Amino acid sequence: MSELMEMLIRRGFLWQSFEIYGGMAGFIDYGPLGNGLRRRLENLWREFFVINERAVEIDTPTVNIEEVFIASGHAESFTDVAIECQKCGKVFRADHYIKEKLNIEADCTIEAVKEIIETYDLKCDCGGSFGEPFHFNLMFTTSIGPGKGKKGYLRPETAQGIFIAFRRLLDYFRGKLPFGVAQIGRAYRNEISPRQGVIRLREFNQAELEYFVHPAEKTHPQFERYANDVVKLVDKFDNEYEITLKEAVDKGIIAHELLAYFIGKTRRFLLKAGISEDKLRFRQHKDDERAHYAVDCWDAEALTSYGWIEIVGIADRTDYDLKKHIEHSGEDLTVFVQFKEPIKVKKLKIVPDLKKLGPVYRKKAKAIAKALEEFEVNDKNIEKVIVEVDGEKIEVSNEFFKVEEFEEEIHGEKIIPHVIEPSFGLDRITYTILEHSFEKDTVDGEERKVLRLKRWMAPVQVAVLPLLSKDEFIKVSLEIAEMLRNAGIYTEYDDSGSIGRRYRRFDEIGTPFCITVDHQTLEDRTVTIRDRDTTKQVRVKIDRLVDVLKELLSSEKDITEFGEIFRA
RNA sequence: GCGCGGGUAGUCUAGCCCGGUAGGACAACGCCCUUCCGAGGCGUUGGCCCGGGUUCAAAUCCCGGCCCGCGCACCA
Repeated sequence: MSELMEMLIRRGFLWQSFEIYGGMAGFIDYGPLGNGLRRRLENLWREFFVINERAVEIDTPTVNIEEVFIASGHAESFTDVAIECQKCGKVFRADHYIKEKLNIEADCTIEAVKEIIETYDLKCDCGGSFGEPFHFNLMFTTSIGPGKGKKGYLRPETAQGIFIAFRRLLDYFRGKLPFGVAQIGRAYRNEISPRQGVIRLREFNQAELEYFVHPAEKTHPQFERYANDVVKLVDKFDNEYEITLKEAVDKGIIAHELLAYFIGKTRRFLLKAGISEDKLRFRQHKDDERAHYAVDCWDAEALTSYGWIEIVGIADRTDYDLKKHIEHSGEDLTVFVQFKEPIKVKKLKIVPDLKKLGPVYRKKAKAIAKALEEFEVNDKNIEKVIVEVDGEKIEVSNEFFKVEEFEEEIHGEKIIPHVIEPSFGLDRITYTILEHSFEKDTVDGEERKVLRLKRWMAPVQVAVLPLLSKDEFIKVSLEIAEMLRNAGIYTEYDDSGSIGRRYRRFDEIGTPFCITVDHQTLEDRTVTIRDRDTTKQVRVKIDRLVDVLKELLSSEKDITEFGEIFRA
């Protein structure tokens, strides 16, 4: 086990779930500190991707009905039976392989596949035989309601909940594009063999933004903010670049401004959260790597002890999902987009003459008249029209109608918006922050472990420590701790062991500041603030403490700005 | 899912080959000491992954499972 993992477990950041029953791969518990860190990450994400956009956050069920994933295409991509060659180890989708080799449409069940393999003595190309067929169904199934119930799935991504509710969300935004809808929540994938510790989980936390735009307007009004940011890019041909986002768009490396905007924003977010810039890059998915719904996708990748790992996916999902849900639900999920100027179109239209139609066609006259009105004509002098009424084709000659020219105003069109989706793996980002922050250095000739979290990310922000565990120091320390907590600062108090030992404890969990109550405190109501990274201390008045700490915690200012250096 | 190697206090580890009282270090907790960076003293808590088998006796040998690491495969 790595030294970091050992610390994370020992100090209560995270550990494996179900430990007392032997554990289960692919699940972790967040302990007090890990949970605190992830919550801070979520709040920072909200600042960037909800508050700072024309966007809202919603929350939809993790249990979904089957229809959702039949429409989205996940059911098809997830419920396959696979077979593995015992000799060469190749894995195939059983139904595809059987179709290809035997031209049989096989049922996608383990029993059916097994029977076919045995009956036809199906072998791998290499000559090896296949082992037991198995599911590689990456969605967890469940049943809803009593008895056999209705088939349900645990969602493999949070996004679908947003697409399903699109009509309501569009109304919320009063029908106007662009807008974003975010969701932070759990998603589930029944991985075949989750490994790599916390990197591949069966239950994980996603933060996703679905940003809906007009298909012809993949731009963003705030793009200028990031246009000159230099980013590390690896395109799908493995070309590497270090260029500004503006240049990347101009040169066509990134397909459009909106993708570039979210790449830029994602980068700023990750840096603010504590990912190291030199261990961050954006890599474009290769053509065979993209999910079934995406036309283009850029991953933010972080360099960790597991190599480069995907921590964010930024995909152009186009209108794929909405189109699919329109198709399967029959609901209208389009957006009416008004033109700036209404377009005037000259149009020919049939005007039926009911006085003549009535006596001839009797009861059918009304239906015929309606059909005539809807008939598209392009010849003013048309002689006859064939309309269909109740399945009967009726020829109507031009004595029963007139063709007139109308000028029609078209005010807009119905479009299916495209969606750009930045999708964040919160567990992986949390872990990467921990790896990128964990360091060892030397203080007074002794090695120490220190977690250099960004101050605003630290789960424990301040520790209040009496220099000696004597009543008069303890009393003041507890008062200060209470004062800080009342001010909304996450504060811990610790009086056990020597002062140096306690500094080390808080260094290890990334607490940026320690407040020490010493002899001088008792004389003049001042305390020292000790900085985690430099171990420098300044002395400030207790009255000023809350303000000073708040300013320090929200910035990267040096503590020496706030008082005299006590110990260099 | 396959192959190889592992699983001993909170953490790291000795013992396993060759069956017979499970030992250490660090951490944690309490008391003492202590005027700023893992000081010291005394004391305390806590362990053989789970199930089955062999045996008078299993951490140790055998079988099965679970978990961890590595390689292959998988990761829309």
